[in-house]
Amino acid sequence: MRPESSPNPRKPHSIIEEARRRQIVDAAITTVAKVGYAQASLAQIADNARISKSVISYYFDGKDDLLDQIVAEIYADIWAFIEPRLAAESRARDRLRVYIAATLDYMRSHRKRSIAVMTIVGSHRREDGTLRFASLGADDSITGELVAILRQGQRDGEFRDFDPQVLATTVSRALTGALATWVMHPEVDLEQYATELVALFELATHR
Amino acid sequence: MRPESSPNPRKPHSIIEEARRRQIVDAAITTVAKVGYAQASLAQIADNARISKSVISYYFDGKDDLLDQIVAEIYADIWAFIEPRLAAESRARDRLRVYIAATLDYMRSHRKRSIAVMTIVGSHRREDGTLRFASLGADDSITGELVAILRQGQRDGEFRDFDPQVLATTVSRALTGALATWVMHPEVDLEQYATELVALFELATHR
Amino acid sequence: MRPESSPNPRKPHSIIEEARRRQIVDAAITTVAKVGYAQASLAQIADNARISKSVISYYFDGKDDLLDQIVAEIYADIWAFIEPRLAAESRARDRLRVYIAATLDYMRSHRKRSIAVMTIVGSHRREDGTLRFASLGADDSITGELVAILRQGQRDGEFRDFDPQVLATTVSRALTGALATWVMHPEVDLEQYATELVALFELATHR
Amino acid sequence: MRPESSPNPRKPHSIIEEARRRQIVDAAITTVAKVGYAQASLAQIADNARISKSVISYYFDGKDDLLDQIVAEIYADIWAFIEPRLAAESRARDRLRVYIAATLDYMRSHRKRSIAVMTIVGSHRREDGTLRFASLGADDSITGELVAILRQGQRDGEFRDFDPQVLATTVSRALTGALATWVMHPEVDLEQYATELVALFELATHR
DNA sequence: AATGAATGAGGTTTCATTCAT
DNA sequence: TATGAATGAAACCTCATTCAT
Repeated sequence: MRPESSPNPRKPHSIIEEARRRQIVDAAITTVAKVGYAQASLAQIADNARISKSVISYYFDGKDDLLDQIVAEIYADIWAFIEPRLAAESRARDRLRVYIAATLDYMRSHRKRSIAVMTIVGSHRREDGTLRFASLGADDSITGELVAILRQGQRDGEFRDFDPQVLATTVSRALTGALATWVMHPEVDLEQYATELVALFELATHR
Repeated sequence: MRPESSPNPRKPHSIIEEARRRQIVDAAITTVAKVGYAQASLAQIADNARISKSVISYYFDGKDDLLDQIVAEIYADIWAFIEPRLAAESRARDRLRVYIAATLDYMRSHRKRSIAVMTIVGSHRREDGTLRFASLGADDSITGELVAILRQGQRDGEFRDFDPQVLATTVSRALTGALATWVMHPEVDLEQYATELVALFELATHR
Repeated sequence: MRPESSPNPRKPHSIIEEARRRQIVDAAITTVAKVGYAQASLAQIADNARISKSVISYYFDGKDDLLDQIVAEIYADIWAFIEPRLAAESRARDRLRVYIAATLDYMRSHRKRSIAVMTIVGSHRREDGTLRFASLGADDSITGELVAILRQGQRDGEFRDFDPQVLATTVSRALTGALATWVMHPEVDLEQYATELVALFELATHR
Repeated sequence: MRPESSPNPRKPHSIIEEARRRQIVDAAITTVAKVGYAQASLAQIADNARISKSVISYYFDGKDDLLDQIVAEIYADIWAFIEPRLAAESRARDRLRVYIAATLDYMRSHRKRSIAVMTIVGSHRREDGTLRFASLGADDSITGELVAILRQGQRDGEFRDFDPQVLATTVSRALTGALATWVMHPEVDLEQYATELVALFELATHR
């Protein structure tokens, strides 16, 4: 009985288990993206997945665990998408450009996941009321890479002198702002949006 | 800002009524700022206000109405704070600088209200699942002014050619990003943060 | 809103509230006496009281609180029944006799309450698994009085030398044993049972 | 002690089967002794036994069957412990003394089993709400022997005239009272407790 | 011989809202 | 003007049990 014996079940044992987890996670992503965090109940998620509510409790330690794992999964997914493209560039300016473009590219090709992770991260809280995640562009691992890029640019003399944390936060927020805009106005062209943001932050950073 | 189709027949604008509304609104702001949107129940709000739950239903048309009015009130509050400072400047570049600095100044001096409005706006949804507010920096009235400033700057030849909507959204998101950073790291100096953002967006906009 | 504002609501405010509490407590006593501790759900209790489940949560802090209050109430009830009869006697031997007889008298005239308190006390546990009450005849207040009686008898030279705690526990258990016997064999004559127990413990204690 | 109408066709008495049953029974005893009857779920028992929940259903006809068999097994165990010591005595007075001392001796050397059987017997109920077992010292087989001892003592003129059922119940309850006391106060010396009880009941019974 | 998978019923509790007073 | 009282729905979670493999 895997899900109960281990508090943090990593390596899945069976194919069917992995399929079910996928199914539940996908349904949860769909639900959160559609109705938001507060309205995304286990009942709705189970309905979307066409399974019984208790199956979710069987595969996950509870709602919190499910949402935590979704965030972890999507973060990993985003990183797997961005990292190779980032690795192809060496100069900070190029890496910043790729970071922005690749993130928006990911959002464009993974709409629901992007909305879901933004929604959960912005609302999921611990019992003491504090946010569970470093609310979108401050301390999370991906933004950490952004800070590294900015520092590199300053070290190499490509970038002017600014506070890397502030700029990283601003870039991250700009990206989720693009997503939010796109959600409300689906006709917006995210590629063009990327071009605008790249220009904006090149001007804002270059020496 | 009373809802037009209110079923409760009550005399508007009595002094005692205004006091009660204030009390409720303040308690709701405190609660939302402390525990977040999803956990801010009417029971908690009533507890914080030391009144009975049903008083809220008496003065507001329901939870949605209460939150709507809170957002409207805080938006008006922010605008009343920013507008006169904005009016003192004529050049677009100065107006943008003042917009950024004044907003962060407001946040610094109205911490709870700022957190509350950011929280509500980011989570409050209609019954169909769509966000009730134009999620922070897209279509709301205050950001509308920002767009106007940017357009003016382009018209006057002060600003380079960019998409004013994209830039307005980015500025707005940068400001809420500052707030979020401050919430997580109270030691952050918001005045310095303002200086950083002003420099950033001057470089990003100037011709 | 009393039940929510105060964690331990003592003095009831309104007549109707007291009536509802009575109704709920009585229904809970009936339910526990009939189906036992483990099967006594809030749904069943609410059904018995012909009210909605949520009314129970309105008047009590939860199931644990309800059961705690029931035990406290019945203990107080028993004590109010026994104490005046005890006060009429001065010699330890007489007080012990009255203690036994009065307790069985109470059980006989308050069957359901007696069964309920015995059932709850024997099963109600804290979250750490330990029993909430000093399981019937060890440390509770009423048994404390019994210990006092036994000590007095030894001090006065009426009673032989024995461990008062052991004897008090044995008397208490004998009394709940009578109740359990009566539950299973309703034809048993509790008055005669009392006579037997009085004789037994007089022989067991006298010098 | 297999239920006669078992739906699962399985070969009785294989070595591996016995081992599994032991494992399950022991885990159930441990669980019940630790968390009580109401909280002892099959999931917890299976966890304690480090097996899958469904194994329990494979070896037992359900939770009720498991608990029934546990009680039967422990009763048999107790009897096997007491009976030879009882057989070494012929006079009723000695047999009563041995009965008390041996039972407490068993409890002392089989703490968990004793707690478990006391717990189950005091809570396990049929679907109609009635207790499954003659709650601790009334009609069960072991107490039956106690009644026989008491009757013998009266027949032989060793004991005074009393109701043997009442006295047997009282002795049995006194013994579980000792166990309950020991559970709450592990520092209590059960041998001394036995001495106290032996003295008590010798005085209570002798002519 | 064994179990992973799944379920539906039922557990307690919280929710926003209504209504009589 | 105010609220105590009540409710039904829905929240998350645990339960014992079944079944195909």
